[in-house]
Amino acid sequence: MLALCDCDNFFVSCERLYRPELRSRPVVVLSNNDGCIVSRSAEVKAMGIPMGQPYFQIQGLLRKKGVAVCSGNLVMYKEVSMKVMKLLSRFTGGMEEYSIDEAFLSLPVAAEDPLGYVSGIRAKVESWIGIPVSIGVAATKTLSKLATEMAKKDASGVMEITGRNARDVLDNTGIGDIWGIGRKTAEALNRDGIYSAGHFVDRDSVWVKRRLTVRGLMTQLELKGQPCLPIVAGTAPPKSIQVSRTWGNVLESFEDVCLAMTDNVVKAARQLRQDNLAARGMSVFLRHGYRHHGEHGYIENDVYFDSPAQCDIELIGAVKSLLGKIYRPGHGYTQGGVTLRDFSDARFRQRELFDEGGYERRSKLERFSRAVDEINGHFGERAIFPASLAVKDKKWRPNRKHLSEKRGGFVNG
DNA sequence: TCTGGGGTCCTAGGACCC
DNA sequence: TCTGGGGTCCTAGGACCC
Repeated sequence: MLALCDCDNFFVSCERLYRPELRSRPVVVLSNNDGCIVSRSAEVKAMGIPMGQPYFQIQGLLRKKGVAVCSGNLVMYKEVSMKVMKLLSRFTGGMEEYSIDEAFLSLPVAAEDPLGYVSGIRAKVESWIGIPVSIGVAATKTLSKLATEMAKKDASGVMEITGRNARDVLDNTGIGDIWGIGRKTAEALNRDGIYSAGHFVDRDSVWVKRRLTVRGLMTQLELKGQPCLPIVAGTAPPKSIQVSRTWGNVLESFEDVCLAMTDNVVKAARQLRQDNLAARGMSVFLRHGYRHHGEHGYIENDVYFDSPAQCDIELIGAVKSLLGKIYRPGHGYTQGGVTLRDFSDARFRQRELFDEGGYERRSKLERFSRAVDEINGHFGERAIFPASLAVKDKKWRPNRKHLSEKRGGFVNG
């Protein structure tokens, strides 16, 4: 048996952790730049306010209903997440951190009463950390996802799908509510007369594979109780790292765009080095204008390095040169991002055959970056940063008008 | 004035190899 | 009447997830 532990309205719960006065109020958390609603307390869900709703459209209603509004603070949520994960890992040999607020747990074989066992876990996370969670138990990941959705609707906060109730559950679950079946696939299946998960498992598996490829087949098998998706313990290194932002102001000049993108690439590069990776490929994109408002567009360009890079100085230079190719004066730029990819392990660098001293130059840069990272690790994220970013008026800084006060040492980066 | 950000996996088709 | 057989690698695009 395995279990899925999912934090309830995670971002809202994090805000409530440090601002107890919010516990008795309806709360929403906003995305970057105070753009959309990305987390809602139970009261707000009950009001019918959907996930992803643009904030500006609903600002008035929220105020009228007395809903507390928080700008998102991912740095803080990540720290809370790490505490939850650490605690969860104490209860199981095999655990997969699936997202910032979810983990799959393989249950000890000895657990004779799985539901009782996960109830214990749930109570401890709630009382020791203060984050409410729901836990679903089943034989496969796909079924445990479903069990967790049911757990969220039950006062106990835990639920199990077994051979006894599985058929009933599947018959009462819309096909689009199954993990792995998205909107497009659900619509297509509806056209074939499949509306419930029960309809889906009844179809011939050859037909399912032809129709939905192997992922669809795995979903079907998992719904029948046959595990296809293993729990992957530990965290795999990422295959790409992207940092993009919608900016607080429209940026016109090349200099402003460069600074904003420098900020992005420095964040990406820090992540890269933390994971001991170096990148062969990089791409940048810019968006100008507003998507739902007249003239707008998207431009992108990429580059491959002769050898893998991981230093701020190198990567900033590459970003500037790419921007030089795509930037056009006269546009108002609203958003931009940097993606690093094609990673290799930075600890085992392949030397170039025809190298002209590049290896030594790069080693020096790497030592420099490591020193900067160490100092920042010690004295805080902002102890050392590129001088170009040392400007008073950061025009690109996103709006965060509802940021909670700094508490408990969280850096509101 | 105005709508987030960050990922993964799979497939088809083209190009190429022996 | 009618031209082999078996592969790999890469990319773009689609779909999905949180």
